[in-house]
Amino acid sequence: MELLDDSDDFDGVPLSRRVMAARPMPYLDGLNPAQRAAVEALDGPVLMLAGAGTGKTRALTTRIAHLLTQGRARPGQILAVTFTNKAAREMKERIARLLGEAVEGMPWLGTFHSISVKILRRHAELIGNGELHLKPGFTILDTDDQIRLMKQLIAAERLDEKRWPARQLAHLIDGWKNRCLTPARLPKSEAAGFDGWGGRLYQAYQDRLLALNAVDFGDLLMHCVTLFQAHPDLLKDWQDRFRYILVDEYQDTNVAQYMWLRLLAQGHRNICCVGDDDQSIYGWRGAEVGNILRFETDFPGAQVIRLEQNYRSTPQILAAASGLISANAGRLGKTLWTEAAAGEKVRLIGHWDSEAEARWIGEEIEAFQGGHRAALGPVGLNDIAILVRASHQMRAFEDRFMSIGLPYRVIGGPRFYERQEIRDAMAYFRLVTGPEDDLAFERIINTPKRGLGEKAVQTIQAVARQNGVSLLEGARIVVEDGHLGGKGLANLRAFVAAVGHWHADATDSTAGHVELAERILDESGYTAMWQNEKSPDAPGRLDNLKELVKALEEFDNLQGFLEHVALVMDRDEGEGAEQVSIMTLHAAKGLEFPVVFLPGWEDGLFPNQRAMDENGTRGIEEERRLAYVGITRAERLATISFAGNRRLYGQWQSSMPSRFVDELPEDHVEVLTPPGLYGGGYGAAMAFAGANAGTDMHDRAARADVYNSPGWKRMQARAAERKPPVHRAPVTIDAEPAAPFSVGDRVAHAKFGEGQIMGIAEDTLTVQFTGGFKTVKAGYVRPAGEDQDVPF
DNA sequence: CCTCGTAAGATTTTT
DNA sequence: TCTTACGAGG
Repeated sequence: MELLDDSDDFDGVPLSRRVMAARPMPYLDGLNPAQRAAVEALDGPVLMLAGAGTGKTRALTTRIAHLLTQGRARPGQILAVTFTNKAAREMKERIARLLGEAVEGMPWLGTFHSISVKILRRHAELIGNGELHLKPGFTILDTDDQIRLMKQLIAAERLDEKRWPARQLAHLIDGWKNRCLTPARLPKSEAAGFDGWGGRLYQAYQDRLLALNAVDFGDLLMHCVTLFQAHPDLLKDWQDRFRYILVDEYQDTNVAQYMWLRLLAQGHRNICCVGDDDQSIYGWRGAEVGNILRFETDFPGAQVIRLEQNYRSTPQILAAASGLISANAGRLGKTLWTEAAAGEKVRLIGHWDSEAEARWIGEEIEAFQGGHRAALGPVGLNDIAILVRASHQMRAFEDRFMSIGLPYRVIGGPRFYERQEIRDAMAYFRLVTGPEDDLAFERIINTPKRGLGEKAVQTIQAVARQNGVSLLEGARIVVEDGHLGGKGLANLRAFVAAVGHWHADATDSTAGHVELAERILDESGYTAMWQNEKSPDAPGRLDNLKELVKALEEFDNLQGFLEHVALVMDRDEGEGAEQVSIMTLHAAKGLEFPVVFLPGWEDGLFPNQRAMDENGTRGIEEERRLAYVGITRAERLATISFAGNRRLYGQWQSSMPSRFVDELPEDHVEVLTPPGLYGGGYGAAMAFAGANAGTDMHDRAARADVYNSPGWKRMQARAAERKPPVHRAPVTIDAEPAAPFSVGDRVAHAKFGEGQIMGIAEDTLTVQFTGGFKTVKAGYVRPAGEDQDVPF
């Protein structure tokens, strides 16, 4: 159906709608009653509480198909928001499938950010501070650019970067933007942060962005909201356009997104939010579970539809997950159920250390490969996922799998477009298409090395500022006036000239942009830079550059590519060969696997110590939801494990099993005995049974008792035997010991306070301070208790 | 201006 | 353990 994508008019409704309504609706077949209700409740506010694996996406996409088929809206009149590009892509595909390939468009199905960009580009001029305003071609900065910019501002204010780290400030500002707090709206108390610099730097940052004709991620949402608030007429247009609004993963919305949605939905109130409060795991990023908990108050008369029938997991897995999550307070409450046949219990196993854990999981996977697990049926590597809390856990698995030759893939690692070489190349493209892009200029002016260091850049900046022009233009002036010394000047002249040529070619539409891109990288010496680089990852970087150039083929010109890429920072994770998937729990949300391993269930790691320290009970509850997400990824078999010792920052640390382990309902859990543990894996079994037998499930002392059991002690002792001490002092012959300390001494440090020496290597001490392990030079500490000045 | 060595930092999760 | 920031020397 050749429907107009983006047309605002909607003439001739009644007749066409009747015709449309008469069309068959095969897509409704096979929906359960709740899903069907969610699909058919088209008008007014609807909250779809969709538990894990209950067919949420199906309901959502069917609803859209229904809206279209019923003639309630044209594709361009439906606003459907997701959080990730992946989710948006998937929804588009599924809608197309439902409607038989016929739908063109759905131009307003996308992430909050991508839709916001579209809106902002149309009204860029309205965003400004009186003197300056955005232009439609604004660039979108990512985190890296943000920090870079912030550093400049901090330096400009002659502040000490040590005391005001750019990262932290950028993070702070992000937080404000997530809450839609412009500098003007910032409460005094918050602006006063960072010794009063917080608010000031925020303002400076925003001004600078405007001058650069740039926005950051947070701005996309915030600018939209302020735009709507300041221009009611304009808001009205957008409200009228979007007759129906659908929101995926509503539990992850932050304040800015919430305001954005409310503004747009205010008119017709046809808003359908889908979410699961139990899967809210992005609180640290500003998401407010409150948004979903409050929905019925926000939208009086809202229908609440619960999807509770689970199509993914066995009853055992569901029971384990439900039991765990029930420890959280303030839930909307759902009861997942399934018609699936009983399966295996959730398995639980403890290990000596993280290496043993990785070894065991590797062996399990190999056993699956052997194909013998009657109840489970055949299990391929693609069916298996290892879900970790923190990315550093991945390493143990990568090492192990590498050595036994088990194919694996890491999902959600460093993203393609965040790699250094890609960002450099893109900076070249940016500068060529937009010579005003000062950030791009700064990034590449001396990459590869052109003898144009800090001093040269400062000269250029000064000249540019004096003349009120861009850095590139400033550079041109510098070249003409010969403001710069010998070699640098020649290089700068060549650079300016080259950019000029490329720019001319980029504007000339007859020239192929792919070839141009290649030429830019070659002629600038950028490719050569990596070719000459000896490091082992240089070839990979060159490959990435090739891939980048190849990606250009799908676009008409560099400009189009850059606009697209600013927001779509992900890349398809190659399916294909049989591989075990390794990813973080966050990355796993929305995915499912027949077999799931959940390693690292230790207090401090999971639940994460920082989450607990910074957010207390709220933090723990979010961690618990993360655990819930993890377990519910599994279709047929979930295996939870923990290790008594784990390597962290190269240090061995011992830890307790996670409190979440104790919260699992015992009836649905099977405690395994790790092979190779003599004494019958006593410790591991006890860890679970012992704690559960305790009267108080949360009594950490009861768990600690497990560690006093003979079995566990022997395990610990043996583990310790196998490992050398953390740091062994080097044997020094004929020389004074480099440090006048020995392991076990208590020492004091000017910054870190008092601590105990855990290891010595030459004059480098590893000290356990109250704040954690640090490595410090012996010269910076003194024996605890002595009142003696330390050089500082 | 560049390169190298040393010191300290970090480790949750990301559109 | 690995990465980054800074200072000294070339």
